[in-house]
Amino acid sequence: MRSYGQYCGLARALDAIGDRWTLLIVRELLACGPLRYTDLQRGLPGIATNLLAGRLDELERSGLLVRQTTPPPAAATVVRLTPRGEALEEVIAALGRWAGPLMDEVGDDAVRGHWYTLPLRLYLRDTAPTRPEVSVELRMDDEPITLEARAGRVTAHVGTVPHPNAIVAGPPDLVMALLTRRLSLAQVRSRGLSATGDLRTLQRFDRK
Amino acid sequence: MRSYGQYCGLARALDAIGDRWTLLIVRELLACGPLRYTDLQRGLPGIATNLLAGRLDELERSGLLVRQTTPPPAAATVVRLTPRGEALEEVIAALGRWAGPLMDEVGDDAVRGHWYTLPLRLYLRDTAPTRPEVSVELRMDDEPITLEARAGRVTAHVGTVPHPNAIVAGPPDLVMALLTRRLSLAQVRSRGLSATGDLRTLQRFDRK
DNA sequence: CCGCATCCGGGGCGATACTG
DNA sequence: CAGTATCGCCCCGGATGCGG
Repeated sequence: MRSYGQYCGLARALDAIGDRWTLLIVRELLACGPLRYTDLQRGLPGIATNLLAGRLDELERSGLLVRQTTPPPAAATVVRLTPRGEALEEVIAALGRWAGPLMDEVGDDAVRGHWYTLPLRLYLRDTAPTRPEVSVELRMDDEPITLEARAGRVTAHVGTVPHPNAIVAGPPDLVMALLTRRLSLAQVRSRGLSATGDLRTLQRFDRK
Repeated sequence: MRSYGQYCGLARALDAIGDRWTLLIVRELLACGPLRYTDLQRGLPGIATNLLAGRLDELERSGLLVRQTTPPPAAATVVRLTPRGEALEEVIAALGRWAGPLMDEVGDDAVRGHWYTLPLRLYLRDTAPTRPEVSVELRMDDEPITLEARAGRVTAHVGTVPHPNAIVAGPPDLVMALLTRRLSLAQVRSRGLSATGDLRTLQRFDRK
């Protein structure tokens, strides 16, 4: 992108990451960790392949990510954020918080389960840091998410664990409304959400 | 801008404010308050006039700003942020913080004094909330800035006050380095910065 | 002067095809 | 799998015009 040519922090930040798709690429890497080119593409529906390649080049030159080849068995090239790239998490968190009021209706937008791992990590806190760790399995689409609270830290990642304390299944907006306590368990259940297991586990999570 | 078509907070935020120049327009309004079209243009060197008009239309439709006509004497149309638009301050603060390492050299970028009022307000704190209010005049270019600490709150605005406790004059990067304590008073003085008045006043300000 | 609208050239973007 | 190549289009940048 063309530089704004302004000695101003905001303008310089936008010079670096203001290009279309750039922050969404960083989102993918923050949510999933190091990724291969094709997996990046799957998490960015709508991106043109030449644009993805171009953006990765720019991000590498700016020092926000590096390309690595994974060790011999199943050699593959993956893309990984540098600490400087990871520092964009706070920017993305601020944008996501601001977008809250825009998330009411899903419409016909694309949905990916792993897009929820980032907001879950960023906006939830562990309400009982001294109690044993718990895990909740979230089924919002084909890609299950595991949400964990352990010693005061909340993590979220794609995939399952053997014996989650609870399992919540339903449309994404209802699952998120339950976890952020915008809606009660009774309310989301009446709207079609299914919840099984030890439901007191859900009390371990609340908005930050 | 074309929508990303993704049900994701970041993507929806970028749908709304990801266009080129949009956040810089918000910066101007956050830094200066309500502005006329022409004054906006002066704070955005490099913007094409048709683009500014177009962005203002979009921002108005999105509910981030409103156009108002000021009362009879000296009638003029001004543009003012709505609360929803002002809420972008946190986004801009995060981007500005991330941009810190990019601000080392000014190069031949354009500079405007009022661009500093926002970072001064956002990143400085009052170290002695119980003491009487103080003010410092900053002269970094033709547009003087007044920095004030009053009852724990730090404010910054364009213009002067009658009797500032101290006056600091010099290149912007040195003034900012002094206030954020990246450099000592002796260091910035040896590099050409001038400071007069009660210099203990500067101790009232520190990074947040 | 203020607040735009119009016109035009260039480049970033989007979609598809293709390749080592 | 990991990109490159190509092409049309629209957004952006710069200049000018113009009514209030």
